Amino acid sequence: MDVFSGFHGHVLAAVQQLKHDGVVPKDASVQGISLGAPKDAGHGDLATNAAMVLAKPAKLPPRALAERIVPLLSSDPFVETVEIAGPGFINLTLKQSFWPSVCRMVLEQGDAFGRSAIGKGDAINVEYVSANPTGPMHVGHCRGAVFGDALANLLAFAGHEVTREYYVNDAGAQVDVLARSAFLRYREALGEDIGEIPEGLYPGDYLKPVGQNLASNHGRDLLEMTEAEWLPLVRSAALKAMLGMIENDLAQLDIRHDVFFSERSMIDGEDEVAETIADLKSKGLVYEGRLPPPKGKLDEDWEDRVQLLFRSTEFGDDQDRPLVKADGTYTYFAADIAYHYDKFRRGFRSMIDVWGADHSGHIKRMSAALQALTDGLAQLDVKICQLVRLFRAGEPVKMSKRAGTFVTLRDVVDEVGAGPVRFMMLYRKNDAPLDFDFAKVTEQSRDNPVFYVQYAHARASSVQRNAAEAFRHLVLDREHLATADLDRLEDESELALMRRLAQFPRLVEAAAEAHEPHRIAFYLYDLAGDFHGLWNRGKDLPQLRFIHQNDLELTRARVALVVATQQVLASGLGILGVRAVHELH
RNA sequence: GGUCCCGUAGCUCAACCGGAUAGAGCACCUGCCUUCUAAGCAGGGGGUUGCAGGUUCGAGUCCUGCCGGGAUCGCCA
Repeated sequence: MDVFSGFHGHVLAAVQQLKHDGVVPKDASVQGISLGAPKDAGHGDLATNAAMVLAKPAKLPPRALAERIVPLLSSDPFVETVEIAGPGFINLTLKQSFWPSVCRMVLEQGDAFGRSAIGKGDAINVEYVSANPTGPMHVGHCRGAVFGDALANLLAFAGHEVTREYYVNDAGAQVDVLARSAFLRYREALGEDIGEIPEGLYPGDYLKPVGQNLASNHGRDLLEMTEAEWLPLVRSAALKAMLGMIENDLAQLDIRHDVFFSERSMIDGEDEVAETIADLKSKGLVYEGRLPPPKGKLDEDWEDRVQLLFRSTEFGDDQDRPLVKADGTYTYFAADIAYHYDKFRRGFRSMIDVWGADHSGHIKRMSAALQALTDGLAQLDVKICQLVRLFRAGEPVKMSKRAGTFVTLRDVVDEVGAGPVRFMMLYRKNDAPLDFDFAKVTEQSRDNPVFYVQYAHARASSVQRNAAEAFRHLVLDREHLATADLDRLEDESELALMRRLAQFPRLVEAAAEAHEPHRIAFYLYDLAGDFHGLWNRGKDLPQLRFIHQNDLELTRARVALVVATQQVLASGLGILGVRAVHELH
C-alpha cells in the first residue's frame, strides 16, 4: 500500500473534474500522469506532471492548465501548499503533520508495511541457478543464485504467488561424463590404482564419496557389466549425490527452491519434447534445412548437413536454430522449449529466467518459441547476470578448474559470510559486471555498504537497549510506540528520515515491476545514511538525541522513529535475504 | 560478419514504464572524539552522460548511424 496513493487518486479526480468541465477532452489518456517525490527536495514533497501530459489534448499551455488543477488539489487536509513550477510541474508541499502519520503507519503495520498487492496473487515462475549437476557450485553461480532468490522474495513481497524453480540438466552428454568419472572413483574405491584422471572426465575429489557408496552398495557387480548396463545406475547415483551437494551449497546462502525440474523426465516415457516440436511444426515453424557455418572462428569439425530447424528468424533472430543434434538427441534449445512449454501448461503465464551472460544469445529464440507455442499468452522475462570478477585486495583471483584452484561458492561464504555475499551481489544492476573484492566485503566502513546498512540496524537496537536502561518502564513494542506523540518529531533530520520511510512502499512496487532487486539495496544504503546522519546530529546538538532522561514522552517519540526505521531496514534486508543483526563486533 | 549487454566525476557505481540544477561512495580539501558505537557525521572542489543526428513541451533514459569494451553464433548446457 503506497502511502501516497491517496494523493495520486486526488490528482486523477481533479483531472476527471476538468474533463467534466470540458477543459480536458473526455478521451484524453491519464496513463502518463505520475505523482512522486521529486529528486530535489526544494521542489516540495510530491510533484505531478499532469498539466504537461494533458496540455496537448487540452490545447492549453501546460502552466495555464496547471492553474486549473491547483485549486482542486488545495482542499486536501494534508496539503500545505500547491505551486506551479518549471515547465508546468505541480508541486505539493505536505503539512508537517503528515510525516508522523507515516511513521505511525510503519509501527502499526510492522513487517506488512511496504507489502503490496500489485502482484494480485498471480502465479509467477522464477527459474534460477540451474547449474549443471556435475559438481559443487562455484563462485560464478553465486550471482544468479542470489539475484534469482532476492527477485523471488521481492515479487512475493509485492503480492505475487512465486514458485522458485531449478532446471536440472540431467539428460545431456555431460551427465554421462559425470557417470564415467564416478565409475572411475568406484574402481578406485575397490582398491584399483586409477592413476591420473584422464582428460575429459571430472577430476574433483567430490566424486570419491560417490565411488565409495557405489562400492558399498554394489560390491564388484558393476565391474561385470557393460557400460550400457552400469551407466544408468551410476549416473542416477551420481546425480542424486551432486544435487544433494548443490542443495547444501545453496542452503549456505539461504537459498531453497520449491521445484527441481528434471530435463530427463520430459523424455522418459512420453516424449514431451517431441510433442512440443510437433506443435511447432503444426504452426509451420519447424523444417528440415541447412545452416551456414559459424563465422568468426574456424571450426575443424564443421560439416554441412541437413537438420531439423526452428524458424526463429521469423521472430527477429539472425539465424534459424537446430532442434536435433547429429547423434539424433535433442539440442539444449529443443529441450528448453519443451520445458518452458511445460511451465505454461502448469499454469504459469508469467515466467522469469535468470541466466548467465553466456546465454544472452538464447533470449530471442527462446522468447520466440514460447510466444509461438502459447499464442502470446505467456510472458518470459530473461534476466542476464553479468560476470563476477573476484579480487583479493585489488589483485584479480585466477581460477582454473583443471588445476583445482577454482573458488567454490562454499569457499566464498565461509570466508565472508552469507549476508555480505548476498548484499554485494545485489548492490549492482544485474546486467552490469561486478567486481567482488574479499578485502572490501569484510571491511567495516562506509565504503562497504553491507556493513553500513547492518550498522544502522544494529545501532537502532543499541538505542533501544540504552532507552530501556534509562527508563525502566518504557514499553518498546511497536504497537505501544505508535501511540507516542510523534508530532514532536519536527527536526529537519527527523522529517528527512520519515520522508525516506514513506518512499519504501512505492519503491518496492517499482522494483518488483522492473524485476530489479538492486533498487532495494540502494534504498537501504540511503535509509541507513539518513539514520546515521540523525544519530550523529545528536553529537553536535544534544537536544536531538534520542534519549532524554527528563522527558519520557520525547524519548518515546524518538525511539518510535528509531524502531520504525529499524522495521523498514529489516523488511528490506529480508527481501534481499540478508539477516539483520543487533550487534556488530 | 550477425545478435545481445555495457560506455555517466580521477576510480567504483546510482538515477523510480522520458521530468526540473545528473546523484552517492572512494580519493582530495576543511571542520567535528571528557558525548546514545568517530567502524561515524557536517561541508567543499570535481561532468559536453563515448561521438553525431533524430523523435517532443522535456532525452543519461526512446530511435538511427558510428567509436570503444565484453558475451555469444549446430554436434557444451
